[in-house]
Amino acid sequence: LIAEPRAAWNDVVKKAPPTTPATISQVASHAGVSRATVSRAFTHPEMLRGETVALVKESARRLRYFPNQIARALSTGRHSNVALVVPDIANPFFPPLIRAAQARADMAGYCVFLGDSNENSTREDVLVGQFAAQVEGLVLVSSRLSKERIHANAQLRSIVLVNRDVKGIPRVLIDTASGIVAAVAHLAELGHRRIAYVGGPAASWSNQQRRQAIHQTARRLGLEIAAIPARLPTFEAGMRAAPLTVASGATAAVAFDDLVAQGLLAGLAECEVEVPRAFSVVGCDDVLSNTTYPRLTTVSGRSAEAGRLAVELLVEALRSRTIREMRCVLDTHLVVGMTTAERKHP
Amino acid sequence: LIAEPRAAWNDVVKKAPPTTPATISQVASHAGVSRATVSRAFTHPEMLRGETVALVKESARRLRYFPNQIARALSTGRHSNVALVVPDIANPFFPPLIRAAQARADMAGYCVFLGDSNENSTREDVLVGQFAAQVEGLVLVSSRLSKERIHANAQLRSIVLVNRDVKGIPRVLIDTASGIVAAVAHLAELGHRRIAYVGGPAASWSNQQRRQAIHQTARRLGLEIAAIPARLPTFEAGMRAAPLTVASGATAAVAFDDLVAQGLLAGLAECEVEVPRAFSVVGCDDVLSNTTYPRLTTVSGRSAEAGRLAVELLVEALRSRTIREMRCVLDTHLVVGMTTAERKHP
DNA sequence: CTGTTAGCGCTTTCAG
DNA sequence: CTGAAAGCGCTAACAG
Repeated sequence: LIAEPRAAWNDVVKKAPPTTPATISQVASHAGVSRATVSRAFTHPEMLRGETVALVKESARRLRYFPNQIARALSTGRHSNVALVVPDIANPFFPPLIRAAQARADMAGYCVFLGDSNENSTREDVLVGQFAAQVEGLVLVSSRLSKERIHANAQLRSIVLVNRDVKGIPRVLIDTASGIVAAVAHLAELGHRRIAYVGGPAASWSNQQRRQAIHQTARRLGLEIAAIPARLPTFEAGMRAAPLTVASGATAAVAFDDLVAQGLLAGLAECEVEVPRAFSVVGCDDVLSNTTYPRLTTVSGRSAEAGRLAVELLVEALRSRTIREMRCVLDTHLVVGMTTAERKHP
Repeated sequence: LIAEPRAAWNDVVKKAPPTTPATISQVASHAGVSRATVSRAFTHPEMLRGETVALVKESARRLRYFPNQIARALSTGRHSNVALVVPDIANPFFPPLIRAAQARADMAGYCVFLGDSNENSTREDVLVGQFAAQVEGLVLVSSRLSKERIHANAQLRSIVLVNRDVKGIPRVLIDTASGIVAAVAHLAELGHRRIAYVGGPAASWSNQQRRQAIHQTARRLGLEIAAIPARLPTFEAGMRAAPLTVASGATAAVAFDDLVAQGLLAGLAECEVEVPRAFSVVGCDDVLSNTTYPRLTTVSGRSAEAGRLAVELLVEALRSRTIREMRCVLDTHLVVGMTTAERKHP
């Protein structure tokens, strides 16, 4: 996939590998105390006399000692590691989510493993299995796993889902339907009577949710909908959908997500269709407003919040050692940008 | 930072927490063999009679047993975990790198911890310290750490750097200078005589590299350079830099990266400066070509390759238990898009 | 306040 | 081929 690097290698010196870290015993004997005391100096210093702590810490510093987390974990049964699995790190929907999740985990003292399933359920299952052996809990985002596999894994480790609605598993769902409804209403108000929906992956929970919201709202408002499948949620796919979209007779389009919308914009530009003068476009997820111009009219994202919240639920589940039937819905709203305008009446 | 989630909670049932995983002893007694045999069945099945392996595996399956990686790690001293630390997961330069690094690590049987330093060296140092206690090695991308801290950490764990040039530490560098040189030459050819450099973080190795390349090339070609600092590499910063850039008298600009370039484009549009008719813009890293229109003229990215390569070097260092003085340079080239054009002579 | 004593769950010689 | 035994480095009662 990735081209061979045309690289320049300057291979000069060989050095020794990193030194073996000092152990608790070495520090103990160096400081002239027991190993338990050294342990306490690091985990419960309040149990020790201040001088003792200082003595131990000084020895530790000189020996470059720091507690081996693995050994600690084996002993305590806790290691404060969690895993986050996403279908595609590079899809712009996920980085803000990952970032927020990581930040929240960090705040609670957890380190996070990151896994990329590459949109593949088999791979995801392997990843989850691998992680299960070394984390306390995991967050699965837009999981492609079957309900059964999710339940099976949840039996072993605490699991929180994002954008996947499985009963019995704590989950946080971004309800883009609410924003999509607003988007369609917005277009109706602008005078558009026929709207294209440039859809995403058929199997995706999000796509089904959005498609349904659009059709229902259109029916309610007496609008016509032209369905244009884009299959993959990519810029490319959106771009290819442009001619069909124009041909559909619609004067506005709602795209599966911002990536598709942006592609659509590019495609429309190539068809010499001016946006928003001659055609209006609405995206979804608001993941590109910080990188594109003109600002896309889109549905608010909240992916960062979803990530943060998911970790919060996970941490709480770990803390309380209970799993609640919990379904946390984040609603969305329309963010009006510069790609929608009144329908031009010829 | 993140608004409170307006969430709907449906808190219904409480359940038992995930069950405690089975241990090797339970499997051993269930299968009527010793713990050593169970261990071997999983790690060295070739040492056992086929039937014995099958027997053990069957017991394991029924007891839902799988080896505890923590215990295994403590025993063997190896756990095949590495860490990847970046300044900002959400900066579009990093996700492809993270993704490639993760994939490569996975291929070598390593799990990866992800850390986000939030562009902050203190935070980075804490993160690295935390990870150092539980990984075999780390990849630091665009590290904000001082040379001294990097060396100190490298003494403890194998470290590979990306886009940071510290002697003695294996590093992979994306040589954007080569692409930048081509960009400036390209602008010169188009007739531009005064070019603005909208720079990034002062402490960043990449920024220094790009700044220098621009100045040298400009001098060589007899062009003038106007330095406009954007400080943070963000869309916002680029946008704010637009008025200054116009005021500088330049007819073209090279931005620190695509994000800044895209912000600059937005800012220019608001100043009613038409691109590329009245002003040319060049980005760097080629991270937005799949999401924006019109296509930005930019310098090719190779961040995914850098990530993959860095992990490769790390894995190799871990395998061979040696650290080589290694400096791996990936060169770049100019990708001409639609944001550069001939200078309009009034 | 500090030392002693057991393990945590697994791997790995070393014997049979 | 399989079992017994000795830890890996640390924490956590339990005594003093």
